[in-house]
Amino acid sequence: MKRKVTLKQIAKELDVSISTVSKSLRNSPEISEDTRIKVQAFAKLYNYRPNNIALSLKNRKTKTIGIIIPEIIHHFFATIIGGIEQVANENGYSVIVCLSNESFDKEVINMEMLANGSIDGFIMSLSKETQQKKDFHHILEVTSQGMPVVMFDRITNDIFCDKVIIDDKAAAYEAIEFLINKGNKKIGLITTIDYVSVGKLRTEGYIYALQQNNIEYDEKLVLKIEDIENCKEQIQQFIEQNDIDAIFAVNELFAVTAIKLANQIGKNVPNDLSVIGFTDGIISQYSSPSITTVNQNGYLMGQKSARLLIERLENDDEDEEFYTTEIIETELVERESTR
Amino acid sequence: MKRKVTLKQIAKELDVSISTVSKSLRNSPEISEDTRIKVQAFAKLYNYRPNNIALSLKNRKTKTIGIIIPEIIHHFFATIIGGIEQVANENGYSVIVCLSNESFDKEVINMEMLANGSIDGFIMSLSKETQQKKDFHHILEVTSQGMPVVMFDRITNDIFCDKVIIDDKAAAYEAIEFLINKGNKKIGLITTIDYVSVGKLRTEGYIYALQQNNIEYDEKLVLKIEDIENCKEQIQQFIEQNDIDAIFAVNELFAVTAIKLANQIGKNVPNDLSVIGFTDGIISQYSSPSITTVNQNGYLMGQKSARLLIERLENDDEDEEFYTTEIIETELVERESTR
DNA sequence: TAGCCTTACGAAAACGTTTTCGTGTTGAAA
DNA sequence: TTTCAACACGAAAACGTTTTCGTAAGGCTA
Repeated sequence: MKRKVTLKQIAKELDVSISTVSKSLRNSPEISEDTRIKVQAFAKLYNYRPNNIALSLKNRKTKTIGIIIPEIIHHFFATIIGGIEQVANENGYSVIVCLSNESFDKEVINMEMLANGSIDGFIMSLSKETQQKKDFHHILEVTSQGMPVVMFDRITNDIFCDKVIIDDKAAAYEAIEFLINKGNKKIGLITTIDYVSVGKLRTEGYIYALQQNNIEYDEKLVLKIEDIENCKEQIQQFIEQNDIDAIFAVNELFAVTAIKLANQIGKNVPNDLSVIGFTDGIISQYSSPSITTVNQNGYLMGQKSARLLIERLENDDEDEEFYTTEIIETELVERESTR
Repeated sequence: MKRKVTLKQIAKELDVSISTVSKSLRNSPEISEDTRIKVQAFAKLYNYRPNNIALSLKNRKTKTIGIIIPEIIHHFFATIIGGIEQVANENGYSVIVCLSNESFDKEVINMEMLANGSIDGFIMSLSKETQQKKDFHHILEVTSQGMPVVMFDRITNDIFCDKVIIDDKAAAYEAIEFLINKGNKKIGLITTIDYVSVGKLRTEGYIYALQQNNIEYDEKLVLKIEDIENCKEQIQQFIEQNDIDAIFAVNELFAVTAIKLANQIGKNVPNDLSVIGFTDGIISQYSSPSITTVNQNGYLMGQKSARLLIERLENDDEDEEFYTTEIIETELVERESTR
């Protein structure tokens, strides 16, 4: 159980000063070749590595990025982390991950915990509860201390910072247009309640697409789901009671559930009912039939977010107070659930 | 852009010493009530929070756990992180996540990066490449420095540390017995190549179950897949060329792929062919038919790992060199892919 | 009044670095 | 022989804490 060796120990062992050791290891020209080689050899032998914490304290930067997301057991967010981690690692950063579990309080606690020196900046996506409460004081506090924040996907316009999103409205519009072009007339929408920003935007896209194609908007064809756990009954009723020929669901889960329930009541997908989902996750790829869906490209989103943050961290001189909002391209992935 | 306030600044502002401020905030009886209240009020006003990095340096502990896993875009590992994070947070720890992407080199680099003071201990699952190379020097180095490591799922017996696993062999055995009891005779196995520890163990369970039930082991009924990306052709051939009535797949992906391909060549699951998978992930739950599978209980596994690690971190006095291996119970979740 | 115990605070070390500046020694130039 | 630059190294500060120890002031007792 040999503890990690420090500069001080090397210095003592070699009977030189700490400064000399430090300088030798960093190849300072101040040090004679003899001493330099001697120190370096010794350091290598004992496998010396500078202590990260000490460096962080001295440099006042940790080379660590804090990520706060609502869930991790969710393909989209897992992909995001993947993208962030890749770029972070490439630039010598680590990532520290906190989950809010969609809870405002946990989001606040986690942010405060990390904001006290543990990280250099945040990448985050708001919890449902935070979006509902519209309380962003914890984020404001962080940014006003000069710590950069990048928000992605579930964002708010109340905070000034860099943002990475997709054009939810346009993506939904595109999906609906696709359905209309395929000859579908009565298109149902399964969405979330309005305070989830992305759900709201996708709903807007749905409505706008109908308008543009002179299809009357019928609010009976819109199902807003609050409790994601018990959505089955609602969706089943929805399918049974409305004579629809297509469904646009704002996430994978609603889509796959709708397909399963449709099958149960004797409606074949895609022949009797076309279904388009949102988020190209595992479910869309592997369910039968596989699901036509809007691909959000989470990996790219994570990468972009990380790049934005790191860029801001590394040149904190200029461009202050000038924030960008990146839009990630989406694409419609056509599979078996539409015809 | 007000920077975070420090003890020193408070001390200066209030014209007392740093020690006095520190003691006041920690309610030391050494300090008079007057000063204590004055300092606390001031600290609250300026929203003082102790700097984590400084604390870490002083206490020589970071209250941070390092997680190293092969992938994150994998329901099982995402669930594990969820479990770890929950227990960690409950105990005042943060988690820092690194992905090896199944690469030995990245695993080594990540471990070295974190081992230099950034974290108090590791929770990890080996990359495929590491298991293949059987090179564990990077882990040995960490443990020999006295830093605790907990390994889960993909472990090795070459390293002495706490471990959390399921009984892969027994779980596979149970699955095969289930199939046999349902009257299946020719049971195929779709597995990975042998160096993946869990794949090997599950294969052993398969063979043992056959033995115990007096069914002859036929190696033609075992398909070992190397390249997970291009497994389709192999699986299709396998199903076509062997007249099997059931399949046991060592992961979800193989299971769902087998079902899809079986359907394509006119075999109905479960009527013509029963399929059991491993890992109760999103795919098993939402594919049609939903898949009977062995549930590994990743969340519990993550929790256990975190508890084990934290326990070791908090009482480093006794029990040294006495490592435990926890076995997490698995359960067969019966769904639509078997009858 | 001398001595002593509280009270209330400050100085300083320690954690492990990096970096600035100061300084003793050497050799060469004048 | 004196002067000065170059060389090679060490001391110390700084990052932000906590904690041990020292000490001045004041009050009390004898």
